Amino acid sequence: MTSTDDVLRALAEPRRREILRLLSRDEVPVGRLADQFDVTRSAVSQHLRVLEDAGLVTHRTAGTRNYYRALPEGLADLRAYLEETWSSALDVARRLVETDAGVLDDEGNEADERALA
Amino acid sequence: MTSTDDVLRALAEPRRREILRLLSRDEVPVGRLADQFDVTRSAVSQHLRVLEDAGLVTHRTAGTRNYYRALPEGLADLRAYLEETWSSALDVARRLVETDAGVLDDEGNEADERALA
DNA sequence: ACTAACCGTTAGTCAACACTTACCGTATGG
DNA sequence: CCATACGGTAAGTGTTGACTAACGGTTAGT
Repeated sequence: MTSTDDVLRALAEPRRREILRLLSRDEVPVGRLADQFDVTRSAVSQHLRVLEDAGLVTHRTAGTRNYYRALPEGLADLRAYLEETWSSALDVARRLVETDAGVLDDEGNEADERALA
Repeated sequence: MTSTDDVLRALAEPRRREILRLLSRDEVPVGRLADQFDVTRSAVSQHLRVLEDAGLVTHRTAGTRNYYRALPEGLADLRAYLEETWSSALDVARRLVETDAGVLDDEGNEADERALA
């Protein structure tokens, strides 16, 4: 659970990011949350479901109200993924800068042809 | 450009993450990239377009081949966004732990009712 | 020139998704 | 109790998005 895939799909939706932003500052019941947007409570509820399934949000029931709040640990895996991708890409960038240092825009370079064999 | 929205939408697709992972290790032409998956070169090309529009990837043309590579700076804004959300959510978590310390699962708490007014 | 390899683009298809409307269960308050 | 507020669920709709197939454009090799 809390798979990187679910987290990214959840965050890809702008409205869900906005919801998460609000829940990152306060603990908020659904109705109050829905008032902030021009969509139905139903839509907000569905967004909350996606966020909760992704492990980004949790809720506590108090009477008829459901108080939602952000779950910071839910972002841990994604942060790790980004760090890994970031550093790998940086390695490639540095390596290419080195090899291209004296090549410029000249083509027909033999290094790449070798890499393709 | 390189808006957080474009980056997240680009990364939300599993295939694109896989492509990005390959491009994070090496500089790869499109055809070689397409061989790694069971989809058409056209699909891969479209994925690359999305990744490039998001600023996650760049390419250089050498003959008939287009060599793509990851662009690490493209992840900077997203990392910043995550750090911000993470820390905000942590603040809320700490605050709630404090106030709930002596409350446990008791309901009808007056603090929340005040916050709703 | 001719051919073949490489790649992007287009139109069309099918599934996923964000949303609304209607409904149902539960809990508080008169 | 009965009415009301709160919130999740189900069904239906319009749009987005990932994919294939077909095409066109450019470069390399003979």
